[in-house]
Amino acid sequence: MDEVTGWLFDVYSHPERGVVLWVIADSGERLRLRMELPVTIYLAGDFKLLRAAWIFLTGKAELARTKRRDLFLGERDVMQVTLTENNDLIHGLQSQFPSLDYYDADVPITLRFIAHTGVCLLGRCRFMLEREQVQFIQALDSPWQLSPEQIPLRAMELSPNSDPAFRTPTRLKVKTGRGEYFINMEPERPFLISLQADLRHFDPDLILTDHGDGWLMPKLADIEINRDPDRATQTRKANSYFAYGQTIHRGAQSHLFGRWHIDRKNAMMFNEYGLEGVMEQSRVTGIGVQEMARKSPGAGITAMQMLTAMKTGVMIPLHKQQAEGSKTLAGLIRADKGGLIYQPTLGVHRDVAQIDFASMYPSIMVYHNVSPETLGKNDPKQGLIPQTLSPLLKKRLKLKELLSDLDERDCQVKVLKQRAAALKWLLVVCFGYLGYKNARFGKIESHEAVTAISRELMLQAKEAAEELGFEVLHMYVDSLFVQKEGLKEKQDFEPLLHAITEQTKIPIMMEGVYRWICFPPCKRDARISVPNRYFGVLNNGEVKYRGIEARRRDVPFWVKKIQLEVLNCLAKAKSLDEVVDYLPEVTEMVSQAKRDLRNGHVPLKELVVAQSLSRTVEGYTSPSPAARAAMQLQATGREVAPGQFMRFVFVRGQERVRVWELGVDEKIIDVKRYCAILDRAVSGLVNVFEKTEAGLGI
DNA sequence: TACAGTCGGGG
DNA sequence: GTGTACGACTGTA
Repeated sequence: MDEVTGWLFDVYSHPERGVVLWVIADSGERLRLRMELPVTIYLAGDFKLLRAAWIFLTGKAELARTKRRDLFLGERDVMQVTLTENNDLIHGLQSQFPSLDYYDADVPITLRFIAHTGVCLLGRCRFMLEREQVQFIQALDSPWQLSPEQIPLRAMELSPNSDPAFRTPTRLKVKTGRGEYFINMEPERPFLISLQADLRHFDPDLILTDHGDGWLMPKLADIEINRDPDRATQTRKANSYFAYGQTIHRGAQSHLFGRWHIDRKNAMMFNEYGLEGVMEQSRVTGIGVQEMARKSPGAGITAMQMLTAMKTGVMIPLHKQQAEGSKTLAGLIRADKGGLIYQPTLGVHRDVAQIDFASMYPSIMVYHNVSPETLGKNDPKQGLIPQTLSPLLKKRLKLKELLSDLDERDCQVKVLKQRAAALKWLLVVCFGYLGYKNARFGKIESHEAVTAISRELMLQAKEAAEELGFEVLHMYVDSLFVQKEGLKEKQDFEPLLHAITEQTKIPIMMEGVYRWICFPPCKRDARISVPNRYFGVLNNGEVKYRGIEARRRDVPFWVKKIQLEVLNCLAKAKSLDEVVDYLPEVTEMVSQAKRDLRNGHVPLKELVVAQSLSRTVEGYTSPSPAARAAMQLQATGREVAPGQFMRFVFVRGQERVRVWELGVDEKIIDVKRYCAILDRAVSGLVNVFEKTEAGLGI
């Protein structure tokens, strides 16, 4: 028997039996291995039906009777079915016996593999081999290790010289650790031959592309792009779905075998936390890197819950797929019970401290043992959700500690930040999943329990602050803004932090002390303020803002840029009283910006507005700017789908908007409209101060 | 004026 | 192969 150590790089199911593993061995070799893996599912329900299913399955799978735990129903008598081949027996079974309860039937193969072997993806392992057949596998890494030995990847980047949706690219940029160069894409045959040669020669583990999913990979169908010679590229169709409060469009996908392909332009969270973040999520969730790059963190946390279930002997119910639409009355009544919101005190204030609960919802779930099955019980046993979250929470905290000890310029900082952000998203989404009707281990009541506890904690924090003589100016879900005459340095607030931690037992953080902060009035009614909208300057000179135009993605860059310049100008004031002295400068900045716009000195790119399509073009009853842009695109024969972003500029005349990629003539820009948007954005910042000057008063 | 459509959060 | 709900705001007619 041979022994090999190395990094586990890829796992997928073999067409006939077991799984295929790819390993980057310590020798540098890329090994393709095979391993047997039992696939077991459980059936429960009506006894007669179970008997019929037994007869149906006899000879096709190994069968046994046993007892297993359902998270909600407890112990159940079940039929254990162990498949002997990777075929779609389960689907046949399901269509034959739809009313039986199926468990563990739709668990991704990588998760089964991990639960069975105890290894982690991208981790170091020791393999005992009989030829290429794995006899035994030993984990040398844990997903909870803080600084695992990095998997030594060979990466190749492929990017076209234009966006293929609008202009046919003529050249492809190839970038590797050894340098970069271009390949001409026409004529096609020499292009393919050349790229094939480069692939063979460099043999990348990772192919990182722009527009690879929908455009490049389909062109490469005739060359060997996969490392596994027995497998062809797997394609998945484009789709639109509703999530995160909006319609999201995901383009077609191309997955490789024995090699990863990630399309940066079609990877949902890639801009958020990059390859390092995706790999971190892959390690802790057990979802392969190619999948993880294209899926939402929700899929990741679901996978983690499944792993916890498999490890603790809880059966995983089939994915509930409930119909969209009609909400129950109970649901509507429940709807308005979210986090605690306390209307901000209108206007400008000096020396305000912002205090945040760190990872509030996940912390509540862990510290208060909130889980769908522990609800209403005083069970000392840790629930499935807290069990899943606890190591995640700890790891993120440790990463952040590590970060705070490092110098900002340290090359590790970027990587650690990406990894911490990736973990944070898993934590954030876990809360949403508790209340999600299609979640496997969700229950709306546990979701409510979390928000109820959070409101209670916030009230406790408020009381603690008031007892110490602080005034609470604003509370929003997990942060509070407090003020006390004479206190202006971070350390002045230490006793308060102490008191709050003492009360709530949940970790809190001092965000900073504002030299001044403004809670601006609502536009409909100047007498009231708006929750979670503010701008101000911290003691260290840093500006901070929420809810204003600069935070919105549907505001042109030019407007956001000037709004921030204005805010930074106001931030030059040493104290609140001096802010008014800077108003003339602001007025001049704005007129200069408008002159630049009229004289054509503003790059057109900075005027582009991006808006997402919430529905199909036919679905619109009133033409929003994005809908007009979509119609323009359709008129040129291009397809548009819900969730896609429309990029356009405002123009004069009937058209109103012009799609950016179709080319924009500077002469037709709607200068008036842009000036109006700018005025709105700036007046939102300065109005409060102007009124003060006129004696209207704060 | 009413209605339809879009966005936010975190770091 | 997918967190939700809701309120502020803008654009349109």
